Amino acid sequence: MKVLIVDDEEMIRAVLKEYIEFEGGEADEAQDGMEAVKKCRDNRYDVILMDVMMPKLDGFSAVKEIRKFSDTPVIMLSARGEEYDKLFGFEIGSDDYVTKPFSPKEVMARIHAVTKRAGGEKKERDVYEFEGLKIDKAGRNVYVDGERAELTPKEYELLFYFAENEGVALTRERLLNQVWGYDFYGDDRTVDTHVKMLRGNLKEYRKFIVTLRGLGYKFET
Amino acid sequence: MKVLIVDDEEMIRAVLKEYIEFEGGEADEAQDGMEAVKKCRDNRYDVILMDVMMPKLDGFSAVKEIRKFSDTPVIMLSARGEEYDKLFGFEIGSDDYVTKPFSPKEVMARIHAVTKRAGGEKKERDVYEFEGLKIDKAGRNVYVDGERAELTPKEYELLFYFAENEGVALTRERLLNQVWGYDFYGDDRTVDTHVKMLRGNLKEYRKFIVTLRGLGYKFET
DNA sequence: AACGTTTGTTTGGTATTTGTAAAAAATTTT
DNA sequence: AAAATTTTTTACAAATACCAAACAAACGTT
Repeated sequence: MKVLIVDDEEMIRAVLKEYIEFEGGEADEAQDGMEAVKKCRDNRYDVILMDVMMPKLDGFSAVKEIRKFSDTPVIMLSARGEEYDKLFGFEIGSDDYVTKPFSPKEVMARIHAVTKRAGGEKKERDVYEFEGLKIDKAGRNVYVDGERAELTPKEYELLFYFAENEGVALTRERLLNQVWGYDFYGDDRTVDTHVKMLRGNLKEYRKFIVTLRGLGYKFET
Repeated sequence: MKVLIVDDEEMIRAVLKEYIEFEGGEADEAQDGMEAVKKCRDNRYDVILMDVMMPKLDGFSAVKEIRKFSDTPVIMLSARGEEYDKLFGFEIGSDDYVTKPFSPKEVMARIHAVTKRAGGEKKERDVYEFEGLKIDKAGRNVYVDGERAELTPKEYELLFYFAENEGVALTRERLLNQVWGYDFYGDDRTVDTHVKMLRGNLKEYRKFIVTLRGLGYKFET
């Protein structure tokens, strides 16, 4: 389960992250609405925890923005008082809300409720399977026709990101940002080198990684 | 099992409560000594977790008061330093103590120790067996081909956490958070050292602890 | 077909990561 | 208080991964 925590207070983020990871989930953080929207464009989350009061872009506006392209469940974190009223009066497109101060346990309960409600039929999607290519994210395993593929860290992460964004055209820039990290200031072509190695390791399933000339790559089955 | 948590910091109460309830226990909270004494008059607890420094009525005084009418086991939560000495020198009527900052795991271990000593509660023991490696979590025993392995506390906890998360890729960060506790601010590589020692003690079963380059470790059979 | 542009591939130096041992620090036991 | 144990940090070697540069091949446009 992947959760995006959006709050400007580091302490709150840290505590929530701790709880989520304790239950085996994965937590990503954003300091403000702007960052949240950006992260939502580039990643798939199961649920978003969104603070209301934040610099740059407040929680309400961020949700509105995210709703333009995603229906990921959102739980608002709001202080009691002024924002509290808005939560009732506004059509903000959030799925639930928790008022501060909250207990982490309460938040976890809401997360479970929302993800169950939204996911409905789906079970934990931890393993991707594309024909004879099996990608086990939690266990960090990749199998090609039942045989374990030995990938380097970058190759793993690259493949995971591809799998998570099946069918989406990805520019080299975006891949560098998401897989290498925002602080990578190297050559674009580094992606090509890793794609080459990855293709080699995927054997026949190299076909899934399609080159988009002038753009980048796409993982397609 | 019913536990009363007495501490003025909500964060601490929340974390402990979460852990207790995770293990199927029941947790009640009090913000200060006064409230704790009152709750003890009205309820029966299996164990009390009592902070030392609190407004209204400090931990020592509260225990003294409670001892007038109850012999419920008490575990003191104290900051390192001044109170630490008192814990040794004073006859305070507490059964155990933990110094802050503590790992929730540590506190849970104390709770189990104290309740076992006091009441002889039902014991649920979970035993993992991987080939010739037997891990008795409740009994804190590890057997390598029938022979008991002498592990240090950290090695035990690390192995338990590995066993509980069989097949899951664990980052050093996550291991530090979950095994060492949320307040460990040391070096990542500390994990490596303990893994090395643990591997040595597991003899042939060192093979279960797989290194995931660029990530961390994984326990896999 | 020729040209410029983009991508595939190979390579080697550089940087990063891990295993290990030993020292240092902290903690517990005696 | 000393000794023993445990934990953490440090240092270094070895293994491994990364990245950029260079060249080849493919592509698309004219």
